[in-house]
Amino acid sequence: MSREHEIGPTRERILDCAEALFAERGLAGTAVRDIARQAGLTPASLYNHFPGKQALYEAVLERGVGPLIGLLEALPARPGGAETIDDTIGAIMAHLARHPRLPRLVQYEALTGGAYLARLGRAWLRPLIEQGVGAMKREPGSPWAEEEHPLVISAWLQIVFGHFTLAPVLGVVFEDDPLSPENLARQTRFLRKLAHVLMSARSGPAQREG
Amino acid sequence: MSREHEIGPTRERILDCAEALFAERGLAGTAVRDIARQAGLTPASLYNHFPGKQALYEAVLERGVGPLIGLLEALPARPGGAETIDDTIGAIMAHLARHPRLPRLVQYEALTGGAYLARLGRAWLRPLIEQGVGAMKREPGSPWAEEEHPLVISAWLQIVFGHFTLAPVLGVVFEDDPLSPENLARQTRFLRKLAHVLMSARSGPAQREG
Amino acid sequence: MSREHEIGPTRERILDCAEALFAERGLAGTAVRDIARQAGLTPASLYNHFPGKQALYEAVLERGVGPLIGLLEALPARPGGAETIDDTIGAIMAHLARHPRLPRLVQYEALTGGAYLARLGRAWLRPLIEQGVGAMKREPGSPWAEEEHPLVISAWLQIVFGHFTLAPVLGVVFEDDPLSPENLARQTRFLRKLAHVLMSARSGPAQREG
Amino acid sequence: MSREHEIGPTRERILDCAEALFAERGLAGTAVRDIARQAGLTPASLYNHFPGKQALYEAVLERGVGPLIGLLEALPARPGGAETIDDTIGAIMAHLARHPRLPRLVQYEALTGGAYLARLGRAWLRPLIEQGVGAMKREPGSPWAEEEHPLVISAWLQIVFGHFTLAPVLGVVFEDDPLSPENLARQTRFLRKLAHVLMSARSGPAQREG
DNA sequence: GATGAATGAGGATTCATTCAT
DNA sequence: AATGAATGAATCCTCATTCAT
Repeated sequence: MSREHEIGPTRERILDCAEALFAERGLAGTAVRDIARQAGLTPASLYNHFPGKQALYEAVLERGVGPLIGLLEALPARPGGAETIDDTIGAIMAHLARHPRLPRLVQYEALTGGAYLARLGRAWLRPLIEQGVGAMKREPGSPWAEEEHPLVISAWLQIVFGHFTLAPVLGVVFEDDPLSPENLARQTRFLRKLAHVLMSARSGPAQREG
Repeated sequence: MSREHEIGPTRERILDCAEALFAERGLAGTAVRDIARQAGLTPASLYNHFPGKQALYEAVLERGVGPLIGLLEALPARPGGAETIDDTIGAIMAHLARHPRLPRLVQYEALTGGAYLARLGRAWLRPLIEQGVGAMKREPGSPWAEEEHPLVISAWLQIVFGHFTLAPVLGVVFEDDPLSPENLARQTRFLRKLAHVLMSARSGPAQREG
Repeated sequence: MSREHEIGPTRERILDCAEALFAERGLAGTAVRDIARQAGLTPASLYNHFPGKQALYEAVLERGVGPLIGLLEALPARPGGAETIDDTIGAIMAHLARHPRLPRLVQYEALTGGAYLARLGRAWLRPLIEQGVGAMKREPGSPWAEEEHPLVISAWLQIVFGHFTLAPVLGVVFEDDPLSPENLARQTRFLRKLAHVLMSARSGPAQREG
Repeated sequence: MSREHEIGPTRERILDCAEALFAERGLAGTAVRDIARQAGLTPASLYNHFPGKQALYEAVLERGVGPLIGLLEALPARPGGAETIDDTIGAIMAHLARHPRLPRLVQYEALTGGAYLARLGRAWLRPLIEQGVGAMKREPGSPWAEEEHPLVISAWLQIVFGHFTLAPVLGVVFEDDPLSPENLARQTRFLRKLAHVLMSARSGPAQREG
């Protein structure tokens, strides 16, 4: 929790500190004063850079989520297949490992149902899911019906996100930090294997209705 | 968001309203005054029943999470096998469908890293995961190495929870409420199929390191 | 700070606890709830015995200060002289040693300037001072002019009271409890000697004006 | 009790008003809101200058008591003797006459046993008493044994303080304000004479033990 | 850009007190 | 005589925000 004074231009510094605190405590739990203090400023000064708390919050989300959209757009220009999936998983996890606050921010926003949620869903999550669904279509021999594809992709997303957003509890359970480099690597390997298992299973036995 | 005045004994009424608001807005985002108002009380009166906001919050978690432990303890006395898994999934989803705030409460607490987190992890999540891991051991022909079992169970949890905690964003994406009865039923079916796929897949191709 | 539950009839028990707390923290610093708790009651129950905080406070003062008036009235029926003074000092100090809260109560009331102050001054302090002044008149060879007598008696009062009301600070200074039996005995001896010195001094040198 | 708006810089103004109210009603009896109102501020504004009520209270004590230490330190560089004592008494009384709240603040703190008490005793009262005891040693022909010196000085202090802290009751008794200029002058003269009487008395008659 | 000072609104909590039981 | 529950008013303090400098 060191002061982040004096590193980089002020606006970026504020965004950094705000991101850290919003990810840690959520919008309601974070005081403008704390963001300012951590950025080495007075609250009054902060208002020279952002018109208000809400605007700062949205700027944080925008800045955090944007690159993830870019990342996804850049990837699948290549042909489908196992290697592409592996690469995609690796790229996403690598990005999140470097920005572990991102899933927390998104999860907080999802829970709180803030004003930014709609934009988050439409501009970011929807393309991501559509892309995944598109990739699934190109996989032959999958045990999943086409209408199930969104569920599979959502499930996959929930696992990726949950690993970060549930990390504190899971850390208690396993007495180990899920976000340590080793555990992130293991989770990446696991996600890859999971993708293969999901795609290549022989169709299971008959299911009962629920 | 109607007033819930006059229904049931006061203490329970307070817990109900508090649960609703904490699940909706989190601990920091919820004002004691709002809980009291919704329960048809003055804030001062609320303090005759709970010594403070934090204590009320923990009482809400305790009351909400307790039955889930009970549910899990009651289930697996029966022999393993596909039907048991299906039943377990059905029971959990049915319970969560009736208490859709539960995953939200837990997720908020996990994000915020509150004081109750340790207890939540040790008294509730750990047995749940251990039980799942135990069940996996009894499944023959699983493609998962024993060390991967906790990851599989965690993944499964993340999907179940994520369906509830990400519901608002997913709702935006799919323009449909994930918590509607139909979608909950669909998700339950999906989870059952997922369980079968996960347990009965032929082992996938070799993986690259990440 | 032990509970004083169950000792004696309720009304007296309340007065005891109230006296202790009022003497310790003053009227404003004492919560009715705390008095009730220490008496083993609910605040609501306390109101069956006293109509309110102020009334309870005055009852405490009345009960505490009354006996001191009685004490003083009983004493000086005897002839003046050195032995009477010694006895009076001994009696007062013995009484205050048994009721060390009394000076604190009075001092708090004097500082706060409460409604009871006038009665305290007129019904209790005035007779006490008049009696002292009367006794001084009967002392031959005193170095004090008659108009100075009230000042001498006040001074004497201030010493007696100050020993109790400044005890906490003096305790810090001398690293010793001024209210221990030994120190109370020493103070009593000192007061006696002081009385003799004050009454029998040869008149001092001329004073400058201030 | 007039508003003290607009006089002097804010911080000093707050300290002034706080001193007045704390001296009048004690710490527990004074509302931050009242201090703020008297200083012509919102409570919120007050918190821009002091981090809290307790800190403000301690700042008041510190500011009030500090000069008294300075006063005492400045005085006794001169040779002992009757004139020095007269001057010291005059200086102390003149200072207290100008700051009549000081003894009240100290007395409140002594009664309440607050956190600042230790510092008050050690940094302020102890040097004051030591100085007095030192001065007594230099007085020839005193009737007091060396071990009694602290008691004499304490007694003297108690008289000085008591005159201020008991003023409200004594005022009732004598139907006259003890803090009027005339009465303060008379008390100063009295204290001087008292000092001489205490120092120059021929040793009194034998005392009985108590 | 930065800041000290100010503030209205609201934060949790405590208070003395009441009243039906 | 005791109490659980209720409450209006007040407690200290924090909040996001503004504005003159």
